[in-house]
Amino acid sequence: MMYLNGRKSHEADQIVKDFHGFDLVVHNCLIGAYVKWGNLAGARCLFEQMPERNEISWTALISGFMKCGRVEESMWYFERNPFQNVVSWTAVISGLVQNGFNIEAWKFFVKQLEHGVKPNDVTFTSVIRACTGSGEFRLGMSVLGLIIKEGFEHHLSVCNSMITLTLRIGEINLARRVFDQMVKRDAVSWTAILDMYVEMGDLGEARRVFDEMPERNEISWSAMIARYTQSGYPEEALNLFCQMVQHGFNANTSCFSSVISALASLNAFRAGMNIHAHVIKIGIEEDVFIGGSLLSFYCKCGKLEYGRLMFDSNLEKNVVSWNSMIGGYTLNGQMEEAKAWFDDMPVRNIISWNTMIVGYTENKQFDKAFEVLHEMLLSGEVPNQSTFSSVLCACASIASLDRGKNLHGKCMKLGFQYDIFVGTALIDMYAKSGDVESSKQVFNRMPKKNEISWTVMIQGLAENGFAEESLTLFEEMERTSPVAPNELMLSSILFACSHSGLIDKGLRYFDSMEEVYGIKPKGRHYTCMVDMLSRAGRLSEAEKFIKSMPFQPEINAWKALLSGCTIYKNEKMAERTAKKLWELAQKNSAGYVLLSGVYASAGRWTDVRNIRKLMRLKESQKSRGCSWIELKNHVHSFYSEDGTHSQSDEIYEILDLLRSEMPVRNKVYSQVQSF
DNA sequence: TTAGGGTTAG
Repeated sequence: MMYLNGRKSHEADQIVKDFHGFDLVVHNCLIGAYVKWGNLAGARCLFEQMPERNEISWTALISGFMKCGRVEESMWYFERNPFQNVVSWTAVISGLVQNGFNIEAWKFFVKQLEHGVKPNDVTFTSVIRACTGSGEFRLGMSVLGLIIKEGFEHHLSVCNSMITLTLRIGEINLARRVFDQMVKRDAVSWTAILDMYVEMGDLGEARRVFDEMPERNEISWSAMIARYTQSGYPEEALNLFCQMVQHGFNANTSCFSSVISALASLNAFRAGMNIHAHVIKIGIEEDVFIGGSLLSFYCKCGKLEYGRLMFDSNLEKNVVSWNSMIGGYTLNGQMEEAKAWFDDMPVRNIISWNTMIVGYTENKQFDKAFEVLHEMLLSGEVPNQSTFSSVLCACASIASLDRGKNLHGKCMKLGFQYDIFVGTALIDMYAKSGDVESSKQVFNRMPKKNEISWTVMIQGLAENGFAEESLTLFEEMERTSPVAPNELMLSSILFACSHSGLIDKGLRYFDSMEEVYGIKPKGRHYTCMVDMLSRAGRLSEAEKFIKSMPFQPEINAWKALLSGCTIYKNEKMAERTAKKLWELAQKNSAGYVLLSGVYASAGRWTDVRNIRKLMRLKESQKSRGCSWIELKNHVHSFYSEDGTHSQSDEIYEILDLLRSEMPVRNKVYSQVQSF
């Protein structure tokens, strides 16, 4: 065998000729070498020519065909194999598993038992993997009895595969028990247990396991790097990658895939290009995972033309590469292009559908998101948690309560209502649609809550006028959960204080933001404070506050102050503030809209008209107002300029009719008319 | 001659 190492396949042909009639051991070695080179024709040819064969020759050929995905030929040789020993049975079982035929592997195992061939540790390892891969956990557990009966419960690889199986079922304690009772552990056992902590959501503990592993290999490093990437810690993943290289380990394809994916989330275009150059240099660019990660990397960095080049290259096109391209177009707001790709796809999976739904939602084309869901249901594809959380987000954005309730029903049917993402999306949808009671119900029934669930509920209460309740919930969170307050939560808290007149409490929260919670106040927090002080009539403090800000205040902060001035009739300050707003309005079209709103609420209709004229002159109508109504599952939008609705004429006809029927026209109505 | 842990898309 050593003689063959480093040689090419055609050299082996020469060796066969030179050593014709050489003994069995050399022939068997040559079959193994041909398989390694992927030259199955050579392996078969030699096998057929061999004057004598033993069990090793047969098994080498059987597993060779399996390794190249040629399952039927492998089985053909197995059936003709006169030496059907445990090794050749096991070779077929593991070959079937490798080729994704898990159920067939299980059936083959049962056949083996019927033939009276006793399984060994490798057989058990392979068969447990078959159960894990097919999700047949009960079958897997049923093998456990046999494992103990045959005395393999302490075998390293059997235990390792048992840990993986029990983790997939969610039997974390059982996995830990298997690990603890192991007589010997290796890098595989430690890597499997590392995954257990990831499964429990404790990445810190997983890292500790990694650091304390007595034995590490490239796969353990890859596992930890991959977990950091998947859990949203790309910087940590890259740090660990650097350490891995420093420790003298060579990164393999899976490790590079994770690293490229981490760079994609950081939008690190140049670093990614460097890695791309490196993978070309070491010859793994065309690996399906590497190619797929690079394609997705370019799309996420907004370099769609590079992504397209990768797609059109020799890379094997699969559903993942199609999904990456679609994702790239949606990220860049090119929804028509994304839809065209989606329609052209040869095979779609749930992720393809979800990508389109998320794309439409992110690009504010909510109706289209619902259309895709409808089409998805018609196609027979079953939505998952991710689908629901995206569509519910679309419902929340347009406050579509009916549709949201309908989706809630569907979630319950499918058993998703307790999922953390679906639950959080439901809380948000109900809160944004004004149904706080339902929002609270969903929140209270959620078995697990994360930072986002708490944030959404606290915000929902604050924004719907339940300020006190919002503050109580925030305090409850601080007392009972490990979740730390975040930026968004604190702005909701300040908003709640402002709307319930709890000025001093609000000031205390604001002061403790940086000290206690380590969060630097942003523009929105300052705006809340100005609003709070202005509402309470503490106008000088509000003005002082706005002037003491370390950065440019938000336009809304000035608006809040002006509104306070109007309520408490401080004309001098109102003039100063209006002047400031006017200055800002010159630079920003949003300023015009705000100022016209302020004048309208003060009844200064001439000023409003002047500003509108100015807006038209500057063509700054991008931020025009919009309102909508939902009727029979369809959302009708109306913009501040007429004629945007397909049935405008009919609607205005009815409106005129109603006007003529109205008995009393109040002052505001006349003003609107004159305006 | 057979095995176990890690890899791209939402």
